Amino acid sequence: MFPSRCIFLPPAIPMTDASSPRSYKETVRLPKTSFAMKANLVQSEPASMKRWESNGLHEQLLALRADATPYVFHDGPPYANGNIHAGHMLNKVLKDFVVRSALMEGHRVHYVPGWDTHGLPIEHKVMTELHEKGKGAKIDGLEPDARRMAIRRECAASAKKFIELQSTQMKRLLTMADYAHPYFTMMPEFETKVLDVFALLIEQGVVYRALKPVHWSIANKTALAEAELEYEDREDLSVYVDFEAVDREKLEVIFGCEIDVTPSFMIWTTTPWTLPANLAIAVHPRHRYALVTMDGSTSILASELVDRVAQKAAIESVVRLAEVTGEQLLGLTYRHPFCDRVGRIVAADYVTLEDGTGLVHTAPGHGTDDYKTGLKEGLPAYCPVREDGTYDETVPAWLVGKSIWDANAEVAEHLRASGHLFYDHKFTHSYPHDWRSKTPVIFRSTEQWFISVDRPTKRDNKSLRAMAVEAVEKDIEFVPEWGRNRMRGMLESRPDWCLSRQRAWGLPIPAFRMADGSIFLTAASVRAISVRVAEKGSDCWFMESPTELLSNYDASSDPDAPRDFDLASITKLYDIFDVWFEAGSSWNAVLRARGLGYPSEAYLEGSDQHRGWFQLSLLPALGATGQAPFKRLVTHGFIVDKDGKKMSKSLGNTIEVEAVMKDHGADVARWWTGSIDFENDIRMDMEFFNVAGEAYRKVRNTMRYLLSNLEDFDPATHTVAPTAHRADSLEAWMLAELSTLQREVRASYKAFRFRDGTRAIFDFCNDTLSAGYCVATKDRLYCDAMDAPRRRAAQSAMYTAASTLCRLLAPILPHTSDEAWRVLRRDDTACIMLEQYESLEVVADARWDVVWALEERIGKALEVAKSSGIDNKLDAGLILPDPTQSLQPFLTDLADIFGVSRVALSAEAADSAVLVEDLRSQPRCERSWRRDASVRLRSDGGMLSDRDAQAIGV
RNA sequence: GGGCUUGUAGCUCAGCUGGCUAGAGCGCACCCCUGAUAAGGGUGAGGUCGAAGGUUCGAGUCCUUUCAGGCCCA
Repeated sequence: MFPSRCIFLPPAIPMTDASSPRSYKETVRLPKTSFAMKANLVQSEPASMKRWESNGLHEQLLALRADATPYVFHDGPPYANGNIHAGHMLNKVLKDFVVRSALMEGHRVHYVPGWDTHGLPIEHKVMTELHEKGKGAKIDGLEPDARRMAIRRECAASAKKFIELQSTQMKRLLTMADYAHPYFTMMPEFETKVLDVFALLIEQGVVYRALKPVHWSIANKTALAEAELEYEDREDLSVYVDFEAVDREKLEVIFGCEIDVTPSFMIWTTTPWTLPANLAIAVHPRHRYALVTMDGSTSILASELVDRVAQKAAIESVVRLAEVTGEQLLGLTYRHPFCDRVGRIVAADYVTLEDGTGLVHTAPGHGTDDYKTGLKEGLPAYCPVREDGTYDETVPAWLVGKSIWDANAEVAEHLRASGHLFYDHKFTHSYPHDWRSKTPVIFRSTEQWFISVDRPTKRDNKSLRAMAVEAVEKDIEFVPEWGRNRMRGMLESRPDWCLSRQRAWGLPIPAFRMADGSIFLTAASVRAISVRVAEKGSDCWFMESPTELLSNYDASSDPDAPRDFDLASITKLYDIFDVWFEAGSSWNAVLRARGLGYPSEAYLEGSDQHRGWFQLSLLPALGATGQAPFKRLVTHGFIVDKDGKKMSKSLGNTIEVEAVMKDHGADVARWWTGSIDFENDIRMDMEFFNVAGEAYRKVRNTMRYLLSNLEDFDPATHTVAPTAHRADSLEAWMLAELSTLQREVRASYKAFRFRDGTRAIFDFCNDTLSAGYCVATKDRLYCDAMDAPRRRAAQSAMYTAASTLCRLLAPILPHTSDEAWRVLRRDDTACIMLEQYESLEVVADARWDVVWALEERIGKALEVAKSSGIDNKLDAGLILPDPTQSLQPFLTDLADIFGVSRVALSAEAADSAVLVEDLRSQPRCERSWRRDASVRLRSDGGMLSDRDAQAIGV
């Protein structure tokens, strides 16, 4: 395919008769450097950390860039619990790429690391530990405020401990941040700024209080979170109840048949005690419902379930009269079997045909699904159950004051007596229990604080939802782009934000109850408390009286103050904020409070944060300021194992960050991070770090080779400026490639395409330098006279390459780039992070393309020549076709470029073959090992080429 | 069950709006060098583009279904 053939040249000069081959090794300038081949990162990285710290690198940078354009970047707070895991590593390293590349661009970057410190996981763990240590009873015996404070002290200590631990682990990843001044959500200066956001939202009119069902422990009279539930088997009464329809005529029309008796809607429930709160019956609009007469009674239930229900109740005669879809039943009404009230048939897509009747008893005050349906249908979260588990006075007299557990049987009996009970039986199912008291939990609606996403704000007269969707559509950039769709979908369907939690470990919602039972909370009162919290921390809520807490509050100047406000008669409420509200206010508590700039260029987190931190920062920020807190959202996927399965402790497929640091070091882990496609799931395996380690070694060795050829190079006196090389020189070619590299890498970093950056750097090191420029210039660097112009030119270019590479590598490999930089500058106090990218624009002769296009053909020709014994390329010469004379300008470099002893050009258009000359019979220079035409016996008795003879002065 | 998303050589990834005999690097095999040497150079073998249908002159690229994953909900 590629014509090539060998030409054998006869010996031009008789072989030397020198008695023994001489060694010129001592006269050859072989590479030498203190930059070790073996990185030994595990030992040397901690030394770098120590050096940076003792030099105050972070402070130096802030001072140095005091007037530079800031790059505002904000850290999302990880939860202060446990060791950091692979996901943290990914996240923190990616963020560090952003921080360091912005620094290398010359920006001022004041990046503050943060931690999320409040919330249930810590409280839960602390409580478990206290109980294990036997201190639980003692704490439970304290007065409420004292009890809460005791728990809070423990929680704060725990959070503090894990912040220290994680901070150390994150530093070990060589991440740069203001670790001396981090933010924690439990800091007074943070808490006060969260309350300020809350006050702004109150002013905008989006904060409200309403009923919502929560898991409720009757034994402890408290709300419980999912994490505080334990599921155990429990025996309950399962009942099938007939709810009599109101309008028989309408049913006749819908079903298209005559009906003798008024039919009933048959529901099924395992919690008969919730029937007094029934306000609706839900059907699935697409399911089929049948009108059936079973042993004389006529009911409506899902068509598919008729037989199963009939079988259960041992019905003998089943007559199906007609069938319709759920859709057709919507809006029909029924009479509650024992409360004086009429209910409605509504739609819900969670209705299934797995159990029951396909008609779902709906009590918005006693279930999450029911509640949502209630919201949609405009039904109240009616809850006739008091906190001690007894009915209040709104239920029929025979139930008032009764325990709901006793009511189960009584309700069933009552229904049986009135003829509404179609069938009942006992059955066992898994049921949530309070983890502490081991008693069954109920759903009970309680008053909670909400942020409305649909009420218009006063400032913009737009809902938070509308503003958020608009921001997502128009203002915010997404990396990757599909995040936009995902987040818009989530915003469009999200419910109001329930802000309150009934726990001790958190920031109190500073609301009070007045003597008449109404709630006192105004923007001004929140601000007054905020001032107090700034001074004393949120602990003051539990330690001070309302009078003390409101010492900065003046009702007479608060337009929202209630009439007849009486400070002396109010009492504190004890809800705390959802921790997401605190984290979601960090743009105010950190960026704005510390004057770091607003908004952030980017928030960069896992894609779970589209619902989490991103959304819950966006909503408060839009409400409070009208502006999104970030210009773009960058998300990464989740770490999965090598088979693509999620990592979990129970599966035993997790990878410890500590093990990665111990086996490979941070720079290798960072190279790996820089080389993955972080936008989707990220497979991780210890084996993959070996691969990253190989790439790292290649880059390191290339750097080492550059450094090792600069031993006798003094940049101050020897430098040839990058643009001063002839365009057809090897230097111009390499530096032009380097210019392109720098442009590409900087663009990649800016666009968060770190993989493209690391790949370009790798390819440059591997192809352009290692296999290209370094091989080509080897001979002149080793064998030319020390001060030969072309040798100094090559060193100049290598110096530029080394120094540019150090800068480009700095964001990815902070330790290695710094190590190389100090060797390059021969200055142990130098630091690459104090440098910036420098512009480099070198343009090379366009005909270089013609030269390199020959490479493959030549390689193949030389490979063919091997079969005739020319194993060593220096035993070969080349005759290259050059009909267009494009190669002519490069002739002096061609032998070096292709690694042969000599190259001649053939202008004959007819012969386009690459010819390989067999030079084995030609004399070989004993110093350069090349079979150069000028080789002859010299005065020192050695066979040398002209160049080599000159170089050693013989 | 719903929303978003992924599936191309052993591994990590390119393949834009359909036209390629499907590319790169690593790894692997073989060879060279032994003056980058626990380094460096060269050559080569690896793929039914998750699967099945369909649209089209033509599909890794478009459509449908399906399998296996991931995140967030239910």
